[in-house]
Amino acid sequence: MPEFSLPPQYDASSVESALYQRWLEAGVFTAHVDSPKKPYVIVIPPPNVTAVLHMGHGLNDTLQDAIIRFERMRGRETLWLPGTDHAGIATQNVVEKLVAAEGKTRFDLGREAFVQRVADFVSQTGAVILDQLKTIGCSCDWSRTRYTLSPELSRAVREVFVRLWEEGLIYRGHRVIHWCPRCLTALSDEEAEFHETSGNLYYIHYPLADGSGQVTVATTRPETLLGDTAIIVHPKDPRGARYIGKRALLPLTGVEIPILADESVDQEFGTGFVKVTPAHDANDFEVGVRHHLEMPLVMTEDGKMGDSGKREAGSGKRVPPELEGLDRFEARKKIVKMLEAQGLLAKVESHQHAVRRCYRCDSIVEPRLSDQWFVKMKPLAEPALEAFRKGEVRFVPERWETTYVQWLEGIRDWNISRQLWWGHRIPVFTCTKCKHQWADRVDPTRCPKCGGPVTQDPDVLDTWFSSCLWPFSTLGWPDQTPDLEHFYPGHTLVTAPEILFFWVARMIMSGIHVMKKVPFHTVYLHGTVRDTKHRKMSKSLGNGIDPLDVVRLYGADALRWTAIAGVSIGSDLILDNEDLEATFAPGRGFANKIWNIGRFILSQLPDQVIPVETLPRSSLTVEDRWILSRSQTSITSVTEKMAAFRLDEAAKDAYEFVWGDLADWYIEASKPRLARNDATAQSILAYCFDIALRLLHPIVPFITEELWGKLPGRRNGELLAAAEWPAPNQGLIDSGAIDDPAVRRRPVDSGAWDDFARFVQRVIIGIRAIRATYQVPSNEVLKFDVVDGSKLPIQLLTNSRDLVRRLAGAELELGCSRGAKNIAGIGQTLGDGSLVKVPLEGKIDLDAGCKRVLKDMDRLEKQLAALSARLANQQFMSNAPPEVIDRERVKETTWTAQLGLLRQQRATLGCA
RNA sequence: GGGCGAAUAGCUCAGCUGGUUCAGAGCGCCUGCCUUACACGCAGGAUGUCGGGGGUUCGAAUCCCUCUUCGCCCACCA
Repeated sequence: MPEFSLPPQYDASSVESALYQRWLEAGVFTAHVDSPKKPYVIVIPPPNVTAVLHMGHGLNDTLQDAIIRFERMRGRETLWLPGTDHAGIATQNVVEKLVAAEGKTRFDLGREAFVQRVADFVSQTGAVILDQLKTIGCSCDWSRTRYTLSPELSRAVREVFVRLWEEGLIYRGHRVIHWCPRCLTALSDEEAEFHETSGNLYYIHYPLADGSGQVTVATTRPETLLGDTAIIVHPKDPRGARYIGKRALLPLTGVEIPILADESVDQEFGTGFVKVTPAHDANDFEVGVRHHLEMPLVMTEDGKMGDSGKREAGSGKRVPPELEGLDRFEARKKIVKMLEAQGLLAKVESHQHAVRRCYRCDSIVEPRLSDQWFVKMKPLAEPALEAFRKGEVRFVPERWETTYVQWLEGIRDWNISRQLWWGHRIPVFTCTKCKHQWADRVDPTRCPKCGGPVTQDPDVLDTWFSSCLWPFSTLGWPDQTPDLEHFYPGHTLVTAPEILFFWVARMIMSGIHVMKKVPFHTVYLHGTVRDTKHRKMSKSLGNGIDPLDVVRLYGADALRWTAIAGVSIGSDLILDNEDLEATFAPGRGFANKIWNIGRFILSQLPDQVIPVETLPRSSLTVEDRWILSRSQTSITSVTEKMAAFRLDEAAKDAYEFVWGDLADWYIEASKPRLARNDATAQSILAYCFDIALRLLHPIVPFITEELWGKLPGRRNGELLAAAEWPAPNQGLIDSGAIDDPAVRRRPVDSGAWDDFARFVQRVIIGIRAIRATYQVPSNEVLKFDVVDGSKLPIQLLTNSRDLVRRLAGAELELGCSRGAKNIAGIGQTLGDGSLVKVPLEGKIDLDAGCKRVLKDMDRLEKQLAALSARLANQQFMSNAPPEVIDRERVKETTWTAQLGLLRQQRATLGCA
């Protein structure tokens, strides 16, 4: 048999890429619209075109792959749709840096050349990450790879934009938005992230215009005072009464501003007087609107002090020459100094507050008055809330549901225009002659109203505008393609909670609005990958682990094992970047274990084995029936847990079955029978290993595929990736047992579980412990006796005589303990009151034995005392359910017997 | 300021709807084994007042309250 030539150590790197190639060639990942199977669809969270595979993807995509492989094996027509996101602002930043390295800016190149430059860059880097996904085994349908900026998807983006425009849901808003002075673009609320920052609160005197005194305001941003157009105070604030209606002089410039009453002031904070800068603060803007204030901009787009009326009407010069062109933070320092010099700085307090930063470049965002395109969100959010309330979409884990609901309930209009060049150009056109403005599906050559020349809006759309159409734009929408027909709506979305608002909620809204259906019914939100200090893994922190390194050193299955088994649902995945061995060796070890189990089994099996369900019951040994029983309960539990997205538990159950039960017990037990070519043992071994490989395949696809193809009857090129998920074998189970929740955790197959686990396994484990404790040489065969119980264990142990001799090195010999001097007992009773006694004359390490006996006695006495107290408790007896009381009674009996045995041992050993 | 999550063995974590899988797993540690599938292994073993304090209950790691410590999300106190 060629299997003998398999090396004892599994070398993942030598087989993985070939296996992946076989999957591709067999087309098992390709979804078919004409399939009679029910579809199951996952769309990938499209990685940015600039991204390379990192651990976050490792986790995200492994989870998706496990789910999709499971569903594929379960008989669904699975589509895992891959693709990339053009990532407007992020990609533009990357290329701008490249251009900067040449000493240029994008403005030097000009829009067209720069966009071409980015497109060239993307054509080189864009597909890299998708290729990397193959190294970790992702079973994506590569024939359907999509890209958010492709012509097809761009058409979908434009169609949605125009529809929203026609529905009146897109409007031009004049207000204070978040402006990134480095990226030179507006940002949405979500893109301007809060960061706790320690800053100062500056108290500044504003002299009254009539010279009758001064008012003092508190601000964290003194540089904005140049743009102040009012001071407000709460109408009920007694401190303000005598100032309301007066006018104050703006320090440094002497501009006169009114002091007004406004209820938005929090009287508890600061001085009660608030400076109002309508063009550089969202609240102040509201105040400005209420009081019809002027709204001068006092900073340029790149965050320098300067009168800037490019997009907005200002009100004359506000910035004094000595501050002109100064960076806003330099200006802050200088202004503070100037105020101090003039005696207008009352005091400075340190102050903790949240500052918004650009999510792409980390610059402090500048609130700035400007004109932007907005989407009215309320009409979109309502149906999304409704869909959730009707149960059309659910979140796993459930706790994200409130987050989702609260965000939608408090939703604000979405600023979708970006002053960038890389992205979908906003299809809004303006006639330069008659000023008619409209959105168009095709580029117009002239104004439809007056025939005049037209210009297109220079801005591009927020990159998330296209991302949120992903579940249907990727399927061919707006055309009614067969794909769209068949694969929309999808089923599960797997992503990180960080983009719940950016992406998930917006996909739900757009799906409902455009397609009239929620794009997926389950949102699985997994955790974040962090290091042992619980810091997010990131390139900038240098605490990352490169998944490609892990694949190279430990294999893709090891990476996947850690990502799946190492973390429970929705919690963070903590990885030790300084100890890769501790982090990934368990997965490699497991793959190696499977490999060697396979190596052994393959060396034992003939070309054909008997189907297990045709084996006559009477020919089965107790361990046969036990492992078959275990195989059935494993199928049930792994299936249930996979279906419930408890992938970690599913993985551990399958692990326990193949390693803990099949390898450690069944294989060891059946070696003598296999040596005699026992067809029953061969059949059972083949069956159980086949089940194990199938159950494990979604988690560790490579090693399982590699071995499955070598099993008898599978050597015809069939692929496990396309094989069926195991179902309970009706020929093996007691009818109804597997479906009855009441016995779900109970053994099937006539109590074989109990028979083997409680009597045979327990005796073997017990005798092994005795051998170790008393240092009995390994070549010495012990005798043991079973007393005080029913006939059952004696019968079972008699039947399993060879097994016990092999695995425990002991022979059952009834009556051998009678009159024996030194007797050890196994640490447990067998559940029916039986005690196992092992005579040890002349073989005893007395000290070790006594230590052991005394320790066991101590533990047992304490447990027994607590138990007796419970049974003596009147309230326990009357309140506890009868089966609990029964169990406690049985415990009391067996423990008492056990304690008796220990006392006997103590006496015969002569322990102190 | 609101909301959420976490705190269990040296480390990373399981323990679902309160009572034999209830104190667990993997790694690490100790002891003995190269028992021809596997030393990336086998067998045995040590280690925990289940964050503190209250409460509910016959019974709590598990439910409730509270405190402490971490983490995350949201939020227009300048």
